[in-house]
Amino acid sequence: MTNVVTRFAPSPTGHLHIGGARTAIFCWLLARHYGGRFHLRIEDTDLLRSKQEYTDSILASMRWLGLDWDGELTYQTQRADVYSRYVDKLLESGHAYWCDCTPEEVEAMREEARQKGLKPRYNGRCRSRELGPGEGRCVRLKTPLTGKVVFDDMVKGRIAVDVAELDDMVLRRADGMPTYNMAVVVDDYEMGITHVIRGDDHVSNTPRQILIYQALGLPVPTFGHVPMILGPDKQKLSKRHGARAVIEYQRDGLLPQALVNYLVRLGWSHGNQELFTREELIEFFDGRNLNPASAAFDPAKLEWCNAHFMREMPLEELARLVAPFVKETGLGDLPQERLIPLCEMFRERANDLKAMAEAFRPLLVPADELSYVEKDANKHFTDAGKEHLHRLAPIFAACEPFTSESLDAALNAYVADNGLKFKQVAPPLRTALMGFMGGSHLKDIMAFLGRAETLARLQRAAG
RNA sequence: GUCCCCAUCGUCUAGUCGGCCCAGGACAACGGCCUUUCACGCCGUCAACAGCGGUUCAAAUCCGCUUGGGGACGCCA
Repeated sequence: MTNVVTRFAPSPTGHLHIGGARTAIFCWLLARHYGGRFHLRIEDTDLLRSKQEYTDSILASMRWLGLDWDGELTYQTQRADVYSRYVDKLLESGHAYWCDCTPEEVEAMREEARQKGLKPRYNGRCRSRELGPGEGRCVRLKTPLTGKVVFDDMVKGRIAVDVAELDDMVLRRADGMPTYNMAVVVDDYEMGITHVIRGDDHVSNTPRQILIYQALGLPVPTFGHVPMILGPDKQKLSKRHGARAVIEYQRDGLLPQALVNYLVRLGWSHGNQELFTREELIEFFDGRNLNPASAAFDPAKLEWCNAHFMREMPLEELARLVAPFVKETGLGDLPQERLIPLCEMFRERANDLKAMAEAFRPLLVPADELSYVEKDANKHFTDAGKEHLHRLAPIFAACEPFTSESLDAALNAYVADNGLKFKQVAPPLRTALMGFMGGSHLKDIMAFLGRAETLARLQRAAG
């Protein structure tokens, strides 16, 4: 395959959702794999529901996911005259006709068909009336009376539909605007699109669009219909399932490469490989091995995937990414040199940036504001426990320099010299430092805290 | 109602055009090891070819039917 050109064509009536994001990723990957082009087209012909803020949001999400597009953005509303020209061509060639049936009349026809148990459709009343242009008139396609429309879908294989199932669809509305199917065909043709990858819900539109391509005498692109993403309960994804827009995952502290990796594996596979670098994705994604069955979204696996990338990424980068979350958590602005050791201590203990930032809290509040988990405090701040803290304080105070290594040595010496077991000393110390039985290595915690904070915590806990 | 599509462990999936699959990997769950906590890591356990008929020496893989899902039937996209 050479000269692959794909496009992602969202309509700006909402934020970019994970379903759309996955479609975009597939389109982007296919283009990048074959060294082709990937275009972005804003399908904003629904004037009532389209909003600029949604376009902005979608673009922001695309950038965040790292899906760069080629060339300029296309807005359908700016191309009304282009679509009209193509409709006129169809009128001239006899492939389309004017219709003055009102929407109410058409609805009556459909209702009548429904009553008879037939497929609801326009009955072709104006098909041979030879009407000309006029107020309130739309233009319809003169659908062939017999035959089948057949196409080979990249994911579903051969699909065949009898034209008898299709009615004479509207190409240009009474207000002069093109309908979706008309605009899509014209745009895809003019943009040179070779592969149309889109959601499953468009399969039934495909035969209609192919009919338009044929009437126009244009080459038909290759189609690939990816199944929709279901909720964890196998039901249609909805607000009930929590976060669905990629912007929400971004706000929750997910890494874009994790979301991309997870989404791409939902419906596509490369043997048993689960984790991919972006380069591998581009190398392996050739448009094959797409699963025709719909997949359920599994938040747990997404988390696992995210945790993986957090552990793999350079600390400096992780520190930079977590900074805004630390600030948002109310822990203030921290310099990189403070953030890096924190990330090193907690990256393996958090599944996302937000949770990691929250895990920093015990180490960032002053000793007297540290909150204790009651259960742990009661259990470990015993007389014996406090005694250890009392005796440890001067030992740590004497550590010079106050580093992870010297603290570790001092703590080990204390345990050994007194014939103790680590289990006797570590729990009260940990609870004094963290407020609960969790966190990273004691030596690292103390080194990060510094001498004054460490001693203040021991003193407070020892009473 | 009509048309189209789909169907392997709880979930994502491998299974390249029938045999090497009494079905493999990953997430989750559970158990263990490691360990000063929590994690990470490692080891292990549980667990699926929707059902029924064909075709064939041989079927998760091919065909048909049934059942169960989903989608579409707009002068929305």
